[in-house]
Amino acid sequence: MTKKENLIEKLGVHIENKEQLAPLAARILSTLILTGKKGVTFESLVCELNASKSTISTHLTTLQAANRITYHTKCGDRKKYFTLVPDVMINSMNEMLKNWKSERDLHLEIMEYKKEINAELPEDCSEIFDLELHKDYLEFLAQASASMEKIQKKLTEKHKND
Amino acid sequence: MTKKENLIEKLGVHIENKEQLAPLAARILSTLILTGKKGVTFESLVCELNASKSTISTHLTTLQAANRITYHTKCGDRKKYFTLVPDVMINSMNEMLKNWKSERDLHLEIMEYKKEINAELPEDCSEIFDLELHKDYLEFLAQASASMEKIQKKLTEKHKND
DNA sequence: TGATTGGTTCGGAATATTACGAACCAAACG
DNA sequence: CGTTTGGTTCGTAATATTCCGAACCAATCA
Repeated sequence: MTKKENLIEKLGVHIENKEQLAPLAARILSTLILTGKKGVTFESLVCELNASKSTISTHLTTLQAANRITYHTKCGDRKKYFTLVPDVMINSMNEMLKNWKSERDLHLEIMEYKKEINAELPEDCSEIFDLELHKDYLEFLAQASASMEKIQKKLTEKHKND
Repeated sequence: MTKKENLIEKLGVHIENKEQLAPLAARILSTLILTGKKGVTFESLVCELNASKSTISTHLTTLQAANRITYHTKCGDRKKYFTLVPDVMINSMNEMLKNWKSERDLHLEIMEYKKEINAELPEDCSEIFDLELHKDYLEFLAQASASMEKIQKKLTEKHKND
């Protein structure tokens, strides 16, 4: 196994878990990440990943539909050269932010519920809910979101200049 | 559907996705979260979640094995009262930190690889890898980890005082 | 025009996941 | 002792995921 193949596998496993993708879909992304702007053709994916044409084809279309990859062509060449969409990083950050937002809403809702229950209970009841954890976690979410937004802003600025 | 049942489902779906657990395992955790210190019995889980005894049993044992839940008993009562392990939040934060650390290592490895490739290429080659994204993401990971560690420390302090 | 290239579509096969029911067991009860 | 309570184990059904091969198609080449 070459160094590249090795990294493709390693990164592939990571993507597979983090993004909940099928193994081969993750390997495709992994390959594109490690190949860069020149792009990868359908054929070489079939070869390098030891997969069938049909599998590669379907995964490529779903990845395109999910707005994760695109392709460019070269004149006098019928092949498609697949690459990551230029703003993958920004997109994935948006995903994370969205998740954190909904996680925050959930925590707030749970806190509301727990407060209602607590109100029914005597002050010193052992069953009373502790809300501190939620508060701390909300604080963390706020901080993490802030630092992510900061970096995201930096990236979008840079992007405009291209 | 009561307010609680509603929240159990909502939180259940969230946990299911975030923690990659079976639907029923997630519902169990969700129920424990929304019930608190008094704990939930085997029986009530079977009833409330409309599941079979066997399913509840196996999920309870795997959740215990994964160190996510425990139980206490009452004297003169054969039932087990299941609750979350007291430091769920800290544990889950540890998980996140661990993931971020390995993500960082992966990015570093990828950057190394890309640098090597870049070194072989002419200065102005269009195929040259852009490493800025990785750097920015690494910075984000560092910041997020820092703010998580801060909160974690706060929590462990508080925990000691109990 | 026939063959090759680059790719898509569809109907499974292989496998993994999830939950279930029936049979079972051990402790406590009467 | 027999029965109830509280729970575990095991085989398996139902379903979902993932990939494959064969057949197909449209564009280009010879």
